[in-house]
Amino acid sequence: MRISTRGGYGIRAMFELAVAHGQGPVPLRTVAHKQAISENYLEQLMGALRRAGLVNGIRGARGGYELALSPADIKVGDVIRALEGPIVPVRCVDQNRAHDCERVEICPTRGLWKKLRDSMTEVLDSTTLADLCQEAANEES
Amino acid sequence: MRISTRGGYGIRAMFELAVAHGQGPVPLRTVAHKQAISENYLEQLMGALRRAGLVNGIRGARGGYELALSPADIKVGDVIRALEGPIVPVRCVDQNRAHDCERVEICPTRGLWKKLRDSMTEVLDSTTLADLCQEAANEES
DNA sequence: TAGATATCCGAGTGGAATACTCGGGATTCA
DNA sequence: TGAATCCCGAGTATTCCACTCGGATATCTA
Repeated sequence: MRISTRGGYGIRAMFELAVAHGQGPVPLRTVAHKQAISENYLEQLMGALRRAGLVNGIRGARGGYELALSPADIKVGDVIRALEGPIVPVRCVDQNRAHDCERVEICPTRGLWKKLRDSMTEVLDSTTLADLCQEAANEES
Repeated sequence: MRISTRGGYGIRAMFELAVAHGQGPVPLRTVAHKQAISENYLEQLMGALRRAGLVNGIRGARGGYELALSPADIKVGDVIRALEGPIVPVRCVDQNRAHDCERVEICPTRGLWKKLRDSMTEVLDSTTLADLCQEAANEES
C-alpha cells in the first residue's frame, strides 16, 4: 500500500525545478545532490517526466532540465502518473482496462475501491508544485 | 500505487464470512471456490487474519473459519493492515518509525503524504464488512 | 574547431516482494 | 478409526524495484 521511490523521488526532483523556475535549466547533477538521489537513477525518471511533457531537457553545456509548465499548472498527481502509471488501488477500477475482470458487476468490493481511488486522486490532483513551494516557504519562517 | 492481491483477496474472503455470519464456520475451501482464490494461498492469508484476531479457526470435520467479531465491528482498514501492514504511502509518515529520515523537518513533501495517508485511512476505516454486505444486497435488487 | 558539459538511450543486475505450491502434522467430528 | 479440516514451515517462479553502466548525441564556450 505504498507509492514507490519513483514517485517520491520524482516529486522531490520536480520541487527543486519548481523552486528554480524561471532561472534557466538546472542540471540533473544539481537536483540529484540537493535531494540525495542517485544520479543515474534520477536520469531514468527525468526521461519519463520529459516524455510525459512535464519537463524540458536542454542538452549541452549550460543545459539541464526545466519545468515545461508553470509550477501552478503541474499537479502532484501528474508526476505520480508519469512515473508509476494510473492512480488506482486495484486494476479493476482502472477505466482504461475495465473489462479485465468478469465479475465486475457483482463484485462486492468494487465500490470500495472506487471510493478509495477517488479520495486518493482528489488529494493528489488538488495539490500543485506551487503549493509545495508555498508550504516549504511557510515552514521556513 | 496499489494494494496487492493479499488485501483484495482478504477483503473478499472476509466478505464471504460476513455473509455467513451466525451460521457456523465456513471451510476455507468454500470461501476459496466462491471467490475464485487459490486454496493454498488463501490459507496463508487466513493465518494472518487469525493472528490479528479478526477470525477464529475451528479445526476438525465441520470446522472452518468464522468472524471473531460482528461484521459491523470489522473495518476494511483492519483487514488491510493485518495483511499488508500499516496504511502509509511512504515510510516517513508511519508513526511507528517516524525517525527513519533525518530530513523530516525540512522535507517539502511530508505534508502531502500525511494528507494522502489520512484520506486513505478515512475511507478504509469508515467502511465495515457490514457496509459491504449492505451494498451487495442493494445491488442485487 | 576542440573539448567540456550535459542530456539521451538501452541493456544489465542484485535484491526484495508477490503469489503462489507442497508436504506433513494436529485436531475434531461422526 | 477415518474423513474433514485447520495449522505450519519450507520452497519456488515471476515480477518489480532501485540502481549501474557504457556510450551516443547535442550544445555551449574558449
